[in-house]
Amino acid sequence: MTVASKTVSDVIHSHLGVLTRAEKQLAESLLDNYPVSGLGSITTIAENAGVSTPTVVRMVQKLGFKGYPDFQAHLHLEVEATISNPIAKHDRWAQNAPGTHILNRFADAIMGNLRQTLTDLDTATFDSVAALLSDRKRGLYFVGGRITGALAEYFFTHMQVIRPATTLLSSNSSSWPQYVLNMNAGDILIIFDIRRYEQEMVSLATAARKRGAEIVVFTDQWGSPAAKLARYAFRVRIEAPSAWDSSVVTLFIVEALIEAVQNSTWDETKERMKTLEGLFEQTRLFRKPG
Amino acid sequence: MTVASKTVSDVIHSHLGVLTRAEKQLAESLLDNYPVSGLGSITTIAENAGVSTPTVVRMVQKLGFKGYPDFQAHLHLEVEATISNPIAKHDRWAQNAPGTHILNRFADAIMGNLRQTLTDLDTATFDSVAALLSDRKRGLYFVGGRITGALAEYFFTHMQVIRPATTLLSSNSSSWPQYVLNMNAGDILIIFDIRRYEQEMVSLATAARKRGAEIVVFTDQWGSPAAKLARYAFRVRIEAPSAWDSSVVTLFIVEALIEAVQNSTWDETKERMKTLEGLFEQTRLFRKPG
DNA sequence: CGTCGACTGAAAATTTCTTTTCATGACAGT
DNA sequence: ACTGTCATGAAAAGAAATTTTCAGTCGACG
Repeated sequence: MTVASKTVSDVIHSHLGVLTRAEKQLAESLLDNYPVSGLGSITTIAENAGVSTPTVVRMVQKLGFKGYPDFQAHLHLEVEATISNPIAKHDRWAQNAPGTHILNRFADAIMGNLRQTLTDLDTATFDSVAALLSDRKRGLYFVGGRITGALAEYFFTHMQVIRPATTLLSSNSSSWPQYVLNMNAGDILIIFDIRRYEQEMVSLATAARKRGAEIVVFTDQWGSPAAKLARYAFRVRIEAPSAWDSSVVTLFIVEALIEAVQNSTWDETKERMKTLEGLFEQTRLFRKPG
Repeated sequence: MTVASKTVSDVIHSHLGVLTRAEKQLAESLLDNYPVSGLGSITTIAENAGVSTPTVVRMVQKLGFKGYPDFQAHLHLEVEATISNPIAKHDRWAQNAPGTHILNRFADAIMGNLRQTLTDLDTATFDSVAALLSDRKRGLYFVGGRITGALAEYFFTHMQVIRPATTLLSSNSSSWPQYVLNMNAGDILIIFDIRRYEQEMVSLATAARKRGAEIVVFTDQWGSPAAKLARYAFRVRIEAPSAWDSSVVTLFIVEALIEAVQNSTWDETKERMKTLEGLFEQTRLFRKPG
């Protein structure tokens, strides 16, 4: 008996000829709004089709399924296939790498993380944060932990080009008070804090709040304790087939934010970038003769 | 009690704070591959999440549903809404974001980059580099440019935990000669250099080669001039719908390498990580009384 | 008109799912 | 160390769902 690889819909169609009146009626009902109509219990779909539950059992067995649960399991798989996204379909580029190669396992995990993060992520939050970061009246402060420090630096480097008043906090927490001292109400503190959350982040966030700063946190799905103090928090999936967590998706969000901010203030940014180009050029000229 | 008009996913998120450990575990399981994961019976999803069925009941009631069947009915409605909408059918994870939202455009681009990079990438190269970096007799030197400095730092931070003899070169090129002075034959210089290639990288690579160092370059598809001097080069796709290039896929390769190296020397690495834990603990103890 | 065979659903039997109850263990505060 | 609170799952109880049994109905055909 082989039901595999054919959709339930196909199977129903190919059996339409041998179905009895009540069974046809049921089949119609199932194909109408397929496959969602088959999601409920046997009782429900029998009622919807106006037939008895034994009819349902008889039909699905006639179709080659072991019983109603078996039938429904197949349907669930199809729903899953329908819903799950293009990201999952990475078969093509996997050709060069044998299935168990670490690159593939990593790619699988990253795709999953990305999909999951995007599903969970509220675009309104994203847009709000982008707007906040675009506001040049607000100073920006970036801080990261031992691992996430590099992400904070990456974000900072770009924002520094795009707009003025951006500061990267040293990863050494003993110098943080001095930064907090300079914060004004409305300034924004962007915190990167993923698991093995750093205790000091909470203190920093608390101090910054007292100065009237807004807080944006990049954390993982479990949530840094600092996220509780944040106006906005990005919960990013960080799981990887590794002893380490993955920062890939976090970097993805950061890059998207960079683009969003840059885009919303393009005219000003363009001027800044031109000026920057000039400065680089000058530096190069200084050096070359030497 | 009003659950209407909010998705089950929303409801779960808004309750994440008040969920207990087992419930969070369950919530994770449900949100993972949402909403398909919630299609089965209470027994099934409890098993998938690794919790007991009473936990499921308690959680859905905490979320405001009358019981599991009520919860599942809502989920079914959402699946129906998702599937019967042809746009959503195409792109489930984009559901939260209108088609032109920057997050989506970015995700598309990144996926393309990743696929293309993996297609081009020779796994033999990857494995060779991983083996090279795993060799503890070789010193490692990391260097990046203005933008890629953060990637170099990220790579360095991890490798520093995994193995000894790792060095991060300052991004200030004037101090590079001192580092080169310390390089021995067989040492490895890992260079990050993507477009707007930095002139000094070639000089650095040349000098390092003279000292007998091997060179590994992370660059873009067009290739840094330093790549010509390299034993191995990773050509990563960096295109993004942005004025900036994307480092996401580069970070992906870096993370995969970290795992590969860690994996090949796990016994030793484990010891190092334990020791490191101890050191962190001590630091914490030093601080606490203060 | 009668008989046969097949279809159908009511109802019983069975299985599975859902909910409740309760004992255990972890943990915070005293 | 003690105590109370809470989270958790094992197990029992209760509720549905699923399957089976079986009798009634209908149409085909002699």
